[in-house]
Amino acid sequence: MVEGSRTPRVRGSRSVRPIMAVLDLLGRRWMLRILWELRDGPLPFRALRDRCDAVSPSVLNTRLREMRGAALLELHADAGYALTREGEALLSALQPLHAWARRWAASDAGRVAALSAPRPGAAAGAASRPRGARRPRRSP
Amino acid sequence: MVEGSRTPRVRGSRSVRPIMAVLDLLGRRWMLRILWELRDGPLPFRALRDRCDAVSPSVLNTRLREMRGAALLELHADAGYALTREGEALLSALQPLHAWARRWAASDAGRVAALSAPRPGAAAGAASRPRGARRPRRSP
DNA sequence: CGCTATCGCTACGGAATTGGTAGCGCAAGA
DNA sequence: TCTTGCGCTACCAATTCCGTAGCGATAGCG
Repeated sequence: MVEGSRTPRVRGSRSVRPIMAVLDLLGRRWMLRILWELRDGPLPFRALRDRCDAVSPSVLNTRLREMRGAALLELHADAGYALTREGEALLSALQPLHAWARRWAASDAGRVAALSAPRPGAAAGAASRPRGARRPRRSP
Repeated sequence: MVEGSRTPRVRGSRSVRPIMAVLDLLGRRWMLRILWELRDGPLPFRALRDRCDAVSPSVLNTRLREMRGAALLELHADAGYALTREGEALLSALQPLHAWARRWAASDAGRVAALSAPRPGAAAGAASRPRGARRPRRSP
């Protein structure tokens, strides 16, 4: 390990590369979505919330705070949350992704494929596939 | 609500737009990172795991399965996991992001900003900021 | 053959994050 | 004053993630 039993996700540690930070930042739930929903202009808190399948205000606020901290967006008293220059740049950088998405969806692969979502027991093995290990439960 | 008390994340529902699906898919933890780590060529399970700050094999396998379902990568018996044509295309679409990340990191904003990570009580308000509501504890 | 080394992958159990719901304090309008 | 809407928060249940240990199979070695 690098500095303990638990790696600090991204921040500098072994990878000073900024791309890692961005990958981690955008990898948080709703982050990309929020950015995307703000593409047509500023949106007040609740409107933004509605567009994001009614995310919890808790999470939304957390993401919003993180994004403000990253200077991706700001809160304008009269218009709501709006992307900053940086934020818009990032959104632009995401355009190719949009293009790719269309072609991907058009192919067989993109149908509904793996999008099924990680609903029930997505994390651990959890799959109903009694094949590999068995774990006879031993005492530590 | 649209079709119940809980919206089904992405899939079709109100937004048939493929971009939504992609945004949701890539928004899952480690998804972007895995894609990125595979940029230099195929990587076997454990090597890939090491590059991703030693993610849990559980999660890694889940993500890998999702990506295979989405035809983004395949498992070659001799080389390990490798991006498919689609996967490489997606990676290419992510290039602008890389470019943006560099400039972003160079600015003050990208310093360490909001990257602080969502470690302790990141979700809910949780912040030690007793200002807004108070919640006097009522009976439901 | 027996031993060691890897590989892909899985089963827990506990920790961390996310989702839901109710509501506060504030400001503008009726 | 009453009402409405806004940003934002607390609390708690539900998911998801992490950490660790190990299975079944395969390959090299003596």
